Amino acid sequence: MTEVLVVDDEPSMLRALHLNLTARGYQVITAEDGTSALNKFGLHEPAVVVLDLGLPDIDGLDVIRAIRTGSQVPILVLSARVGSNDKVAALDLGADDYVTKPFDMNELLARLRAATRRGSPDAGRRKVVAFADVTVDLDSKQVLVAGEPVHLTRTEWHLLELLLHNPEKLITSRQLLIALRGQPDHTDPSYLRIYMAQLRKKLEPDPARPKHLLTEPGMGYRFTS
Amino acid sequence: MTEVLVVDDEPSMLRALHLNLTARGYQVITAEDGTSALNKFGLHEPAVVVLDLGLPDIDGLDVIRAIRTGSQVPILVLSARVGSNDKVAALDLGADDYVTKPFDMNELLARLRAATRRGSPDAGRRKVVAFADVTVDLDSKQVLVAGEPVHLTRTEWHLLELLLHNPEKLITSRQLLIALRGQPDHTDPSYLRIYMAQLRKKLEPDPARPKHLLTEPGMGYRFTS
DNA sequence: CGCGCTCCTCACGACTTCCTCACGGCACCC
DNA sequence: GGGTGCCGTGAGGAAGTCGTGAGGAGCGCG
Repeated sequence: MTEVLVVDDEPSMLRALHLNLTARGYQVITAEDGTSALNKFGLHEPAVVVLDLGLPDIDGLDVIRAIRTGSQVPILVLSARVGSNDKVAALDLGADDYVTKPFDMNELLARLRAATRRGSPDAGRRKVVAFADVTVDLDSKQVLVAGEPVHLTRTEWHLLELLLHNPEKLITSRQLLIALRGQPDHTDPSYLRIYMAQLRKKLEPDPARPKHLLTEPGMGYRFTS
Repeated sequence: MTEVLVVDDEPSMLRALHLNLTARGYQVITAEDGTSALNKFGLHEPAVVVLDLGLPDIDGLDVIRAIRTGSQVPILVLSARVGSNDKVAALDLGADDYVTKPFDMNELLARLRAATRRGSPDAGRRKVVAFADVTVDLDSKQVLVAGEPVHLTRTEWHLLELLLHNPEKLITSRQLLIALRGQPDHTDPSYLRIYMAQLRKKLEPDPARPKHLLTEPGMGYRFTS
């Protein structure tokens, strides 16, 4: 049973897709804006995402970026924008396919099959990251510190996952906020600091002088092993 | 150097693709019919295939079938047939994408990038600029001087990024000020000088005699490696 | 209905960064 | 030679950012 997340702000389109996809045996999760899309993505971890670019709250390209910072899930973009600029931008940000509205439903389903077919082969490999006396199993979502299992809350885990998926790479506060909450601005920037502090308290040997979960002042955060 | 096999029976189309692909750094192999396409595929083992469906000898769908029996190479189908039946057939036979003629070259190139990106798992295209004993990773936003990481503030990084994105090119103070602050005028021009000085202090071997972060008196600044 | 857990906001020092100002050097021109 | 821009450098206050502790609101669960 393949789970697919469908994101579109038009209810009629959402209904049409829901109907056709469930008829083909997919399990469908729907979202009408970027915030709930990212939320539901984090909760369900679907096998494929169908994403309309024209969302009311967040730019669709930012949604792609947010998903891609933490996942390789196939993304099929659905858009009314026919210009090649949008296509190139979306594809280069990590989208796997780009279909312009109006579209043929059979074609869309075929493209969806093509996208999921690719994603499946490497689903079985096990990713484990280790640093200091910490071991993180990204598959089973388990964290061991000095051999002892440590419990992380959902948000803590989500944040850690984002950082670990991009080792040595700086992730801006904006990216993190979009991925965690969907809202890039209007949010108290101290939000991130609390969770970084909690992660460090649980994972770093000396939380006051972090060696792996680093702050880049004015820029964002970076994980390094 | 990525090898790409381009199959099309129209010489003009073949030439156009050859031209654009070599310009982007691909190594191009061409074929004008299905037989030689399969021959050359077996010989060269390209990293990606661009395939026109309308071939003189073999049906394009059969070419896909033949390739797929022995390889998972990404296949991008190029076709004048716009009907959804052909698309569905090609995609379900194992094609990775389907573009209808006429097409936008930039879109095709982006789809090609998307297709190849999937094939090589960690295809993190790292953009790295190096000069003197400095290494700048534009993707992960990291700067190394003599192997040691150096911390840049947000504005310093922003300025460096602008210069590095336009190597050997003069950028006017006005452009830089707009990019950094949004206010082209009303600003003390010494503002820029402070940050250039700090960048040079951190990156140039002899900050007093810069060799890479150059001043063009009365005009602006220029980066040269 | 109470309890525990998690999410999220607020408030406060400590620190970093931004930005302005003032001064000295250099090149060019009259 | 003196004047005039323009550039580089140092210093310092204003403003923003980070880390941390405390605590209320929402939610699932027994």
